[in-house]
Amino acid sequence: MRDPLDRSLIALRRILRATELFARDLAQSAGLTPAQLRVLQIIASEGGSATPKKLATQMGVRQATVTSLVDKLVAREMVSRQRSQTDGRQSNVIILQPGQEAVELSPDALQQRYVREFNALKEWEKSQLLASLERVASMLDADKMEAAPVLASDELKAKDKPV
Amino acid sequence: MRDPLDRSLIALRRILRATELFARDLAQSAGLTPAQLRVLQIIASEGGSATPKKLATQMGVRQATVTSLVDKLVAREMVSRQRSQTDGRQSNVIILQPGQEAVELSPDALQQRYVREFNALKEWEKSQLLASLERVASMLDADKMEAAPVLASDELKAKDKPV
DNA sequence: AATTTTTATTAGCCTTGCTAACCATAAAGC
DNA sequence: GCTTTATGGTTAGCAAGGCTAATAAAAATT
Repeated sequence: MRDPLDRSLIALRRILRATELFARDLAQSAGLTPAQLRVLQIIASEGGSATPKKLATQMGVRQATVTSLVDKLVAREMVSRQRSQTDGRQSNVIILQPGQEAVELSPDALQQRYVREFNALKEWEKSQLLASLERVASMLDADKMEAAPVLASDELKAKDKPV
Repeated sequence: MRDPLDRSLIALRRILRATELFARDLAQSAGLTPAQLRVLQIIASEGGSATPKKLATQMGVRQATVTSLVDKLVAREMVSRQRSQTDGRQSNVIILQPGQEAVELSPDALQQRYVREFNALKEWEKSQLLASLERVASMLDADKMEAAPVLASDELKAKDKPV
């Protein structure tokens, strides 16, 4: 039996690898790229519309990047832009029917499997797993970061740049 | 208190994000892009040289991708190509002095912290953590398990450890 | 009223990754 | 032997995601 440290490192790599591959699969199967889907998901979770600013913040990405993502979604008519009435600088990105459907149909396979299997665990197993994950997380990320409970690895690509 | 499922997903994302950000910082401080550093690390871990084929397999990318990465490393004289004597089709990518230094200088901060903290745990804690990580890994990568890419830049430490 | 800040966009660049086409060389079959 | 096929690598060209810098327009400050 290998030493536990090595094995834990290997397990970590497997986790990283799985999420990366998942993002790629998703890109193909949904006809959307991970980043585009993420945009749609955020808009949907915000109730149907969001500003580029909001999207950029939420995704941890520059506004310019959001602009280009939204451009592509607009081209596919999954979303439309509408100038804000109350603040002329802002615009609202509104999700359209096809976009809404894409979100609902998005085969969140990896997360779903995780969710299903997690839920199938016994209570004490859940607690233990949670405790372990949180421990590892705190071992790895010294500084606090707020994260949404969405296992979308495209967000990882978001460079964390000083603004 | 949030429900354990959400919290576990958040913890997972923290892990993923921390790793990604770390890889970035590391590459930046070494003056290399993450992918380039990964190439160097693999070569180093293979004893100083590796074929593009090998690199592609290890990284889980296409050979063409490796070619372009190696091109850049060659341009910076961190690496050189040498046709194989025994098989005229193959070439060996050989790490040069500057490349070796880059690998050695790259601050393996995350890995080190993880290793240190892991080792500081009590034995039963190590076991529990390991069990949890392996469980999560298998929850995530159930069906895809061939490639062993270097995602966390830990290839150096985890020398020739097949995943 | 003038200045500064905020929001969004444009333009141009880089990196990672892909596929398809193309050389060589090696191996297998007749 | 010679032909065919398989393998390893490269080239060329493309898409996606990110970035910065510059710009425009509206809002907020002074």
